[in-house]
Amino acid sequence: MTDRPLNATAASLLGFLHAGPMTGWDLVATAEVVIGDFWSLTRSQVYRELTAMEAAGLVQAGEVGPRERRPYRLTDAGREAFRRWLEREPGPEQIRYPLLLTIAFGRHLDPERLAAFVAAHRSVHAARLADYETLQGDGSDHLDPYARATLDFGVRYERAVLEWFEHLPGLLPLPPAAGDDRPEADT
Amino acid sequence: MTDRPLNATAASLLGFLHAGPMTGWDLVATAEVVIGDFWSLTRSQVYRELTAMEAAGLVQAGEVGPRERRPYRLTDAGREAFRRWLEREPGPEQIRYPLLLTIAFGRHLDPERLAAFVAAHRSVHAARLADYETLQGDGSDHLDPYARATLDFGVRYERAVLEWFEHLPGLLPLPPAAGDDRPEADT
DNA sequence: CCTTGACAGTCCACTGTGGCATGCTACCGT
DNA sequence: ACGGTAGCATGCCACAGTGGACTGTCAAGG
Repeated sequence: MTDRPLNATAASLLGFLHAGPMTGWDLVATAEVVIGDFWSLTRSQVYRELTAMEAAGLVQAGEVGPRERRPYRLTDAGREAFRRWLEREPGPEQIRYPLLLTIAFGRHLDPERLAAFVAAHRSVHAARLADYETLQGDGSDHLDPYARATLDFGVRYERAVLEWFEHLPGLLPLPPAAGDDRPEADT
Repeated sequence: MTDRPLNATAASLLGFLHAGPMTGWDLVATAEVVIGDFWSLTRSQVYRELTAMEAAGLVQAGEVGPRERRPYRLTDAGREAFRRWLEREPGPEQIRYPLLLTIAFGRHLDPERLAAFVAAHRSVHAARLADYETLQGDGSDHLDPYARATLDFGVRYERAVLEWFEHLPGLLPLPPAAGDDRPEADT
């Protein structure tokens, strides 16, 4: 009823439903894979949006299947709403990086501890970059150009972050030079 | 009472209060300048957190001044809580970039429109980079090393994004080659 | 037959956002 | 001197988004 514009999360769900009816669970899984690297969503929200969108007539729930699976399919109104959303100016990007907060307040923190945090995060980013680059190498062909473009963003982002990590020791009051040049991963 | 761990926003406020008593308004302004590029907060939330933290004994409200100004000052408990927060492993970073969503669903969108969105965002990032680099050039000296480190992150991030924008035309089904090769900045 | 584990959805408390409303007061022009 | 207005300062609300706990379902295997 209320024709307030969609939010980006709901719109994405409609986008995925173009490929055919899916359940909330499927949508979460799909979203994680396809847009998870630059758009976060949670189960709770997905189910909530689906309920709301059904009430608004943008999707239609089908018969409940085996495991309480409730598939939703796109309606014409939903297709319409998706198009309208897609044509609106996308909002500004948001970064929230807790590590940068910790660094910003680094004056109050033991340098060794800070160094440990930094090392941990660096290895996370290194792993992600490796992932992305594998994807780019392997099967970049079977991706559509749009997916390749967002993947490229990821690669460049991770590379930049890693370079920053490399330069950090020159910028920050260092750990008192312990067994530091061993980038070991202890888990 | 409830000694649940602080959230990052509340903790940041405590961090800023180390410099002396401040009002909610001041805290918002400070936060915007100091951590605004990688941590967002809103007035509403700041006031809510302050109220909650006062109830928890982490800050103490002073006399109400001229314009209903209500300065808060750090208590010992607050200082303690801040330290404990700062020593906890900072969480993973979050990026939410609506433009990437639009691109990911670009198949459903008119290429010209997509190109327009891209151009608009590119100029935003260009402007931010210019800002950061001015800051780095000018007065990088009067910044503490920690601020310089976070600024460096910003610079590298924006540079990476801009490079990505440069490469996009090679990845995406292009706009039908309108007056495109003029990277004009209209403002 | 019963446990285990992946699947599927729900609920709740909290965090975070943006806009509206409301007063206050310093300053400005007349 | 005085009325307007711009910016200061806080509060409130509805909604978006998060993460964890919880319930239930089915399939496979010991």
